[in-house]
Amino acid sequence: MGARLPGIGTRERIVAHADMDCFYASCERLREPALEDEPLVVGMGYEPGTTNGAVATASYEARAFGVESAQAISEALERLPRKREAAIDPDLDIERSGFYRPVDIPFYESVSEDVREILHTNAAVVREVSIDEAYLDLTERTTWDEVEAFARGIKERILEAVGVVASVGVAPNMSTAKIASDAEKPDGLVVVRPDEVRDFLAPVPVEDLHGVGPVTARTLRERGIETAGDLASAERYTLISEFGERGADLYDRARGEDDREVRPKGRPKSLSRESAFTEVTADYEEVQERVLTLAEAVAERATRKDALYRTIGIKLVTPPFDVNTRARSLPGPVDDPALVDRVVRDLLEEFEGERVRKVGVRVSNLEFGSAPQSSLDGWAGANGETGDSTVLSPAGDTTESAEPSGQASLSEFE
DNA sequence: TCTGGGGTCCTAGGACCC
DNA sequence: TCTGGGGTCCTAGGACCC
Repeated sequence: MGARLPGIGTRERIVAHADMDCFYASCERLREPALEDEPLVVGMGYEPGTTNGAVATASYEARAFGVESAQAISEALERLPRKREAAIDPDLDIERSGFYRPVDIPFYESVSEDVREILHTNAAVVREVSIDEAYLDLTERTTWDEVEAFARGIKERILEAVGVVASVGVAPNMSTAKIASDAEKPDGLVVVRPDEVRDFLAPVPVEDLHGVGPVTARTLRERGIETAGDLASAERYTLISEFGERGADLYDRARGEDDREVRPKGRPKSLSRESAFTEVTADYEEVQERVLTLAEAVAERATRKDALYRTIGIKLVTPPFDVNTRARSLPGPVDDPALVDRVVRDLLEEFEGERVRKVGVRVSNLEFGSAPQSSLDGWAGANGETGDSTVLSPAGDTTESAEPSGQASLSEFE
């Protein structure tokens, strides 16, 4: 709106961050109440009876046995065997066993949808961060004196109507609210008033800050910076020279300064699919087949979402865990599954004979709605008919024997 | 402990243009 | 023929988040 001074209008904001407690596990318990109070592990890429996959969510009961998120299922099973196997194996203790279930995202989405409805009726603006997490702008709905009761009301409605438990943090800005929601999990409710922000943040370990991962945490600790309080009293310009733009954000957020507005999420920037092989393979046919299947799935999703893409890319993970990406941009946005197939095929050639652990396909540079695509159709089609493999060069030029009609439509993008 | 899947943002370097 | 500086676009990789 008008030219407000920085700080004014941000000072008064009341922001909440709502975060469902071990959401996938809670969803599984909704449809299988017998899992209540039991150690429960929800695995990605897990199939019942196997040891494949990784832990997506572990219930608090399972965490007590050392099961953690992102752990290999094989390792989780060592710490917490399956109940069924513990029941027949005399060497195992049935009291130290649990239940394993594969992830079922569509079901969790439907639960998430119910939670969202409640959030939207209670806040003017909601930003959904992920399936189990959202920011709410409550400024117009409540006051600092009443916000605790207000937030408790939201938690209660979610529990009653949906049956899952949310932790909620309230603060004058997004970054502090996020830390507040985490502070007393599970079933937490923490309100940090404007004059309490600095004291609240001071003891928070750096790795608990949003945007600080293992790499940054290690570097910070080497510099003797262990808490948000340490960050807040560091030199801003030193942090910038060490960490770039992120250094400035880190410093500001550690001081409780964050003037981002709560905004709805908007359109995605890219769409991708990836998939890991059960074991590393050097079989190019197998790799190619998997990549092309993913390419088809990504193109199909783009079409369904009404998205046009201008960049098509692949990702190959080779042992031990090297990530290789290749991408090619087109002269204009398209929705063209056949073109995705050909570009992906082309990008992949470089890796023939490589040992591969995991592959992925991504489209990016997205545009939505009725972007001009028609004149590219002829161009892509013309190339397809020539059947040559040198389809596109990086700058989006056609190479070699592009047909005159193709050139003509291409030129519209130059 | 040998690592699942879907994303975002930032940075560095090269190509190319004026 | 060699030389400046600025801007934009693109690719590849890294770090991070849930």
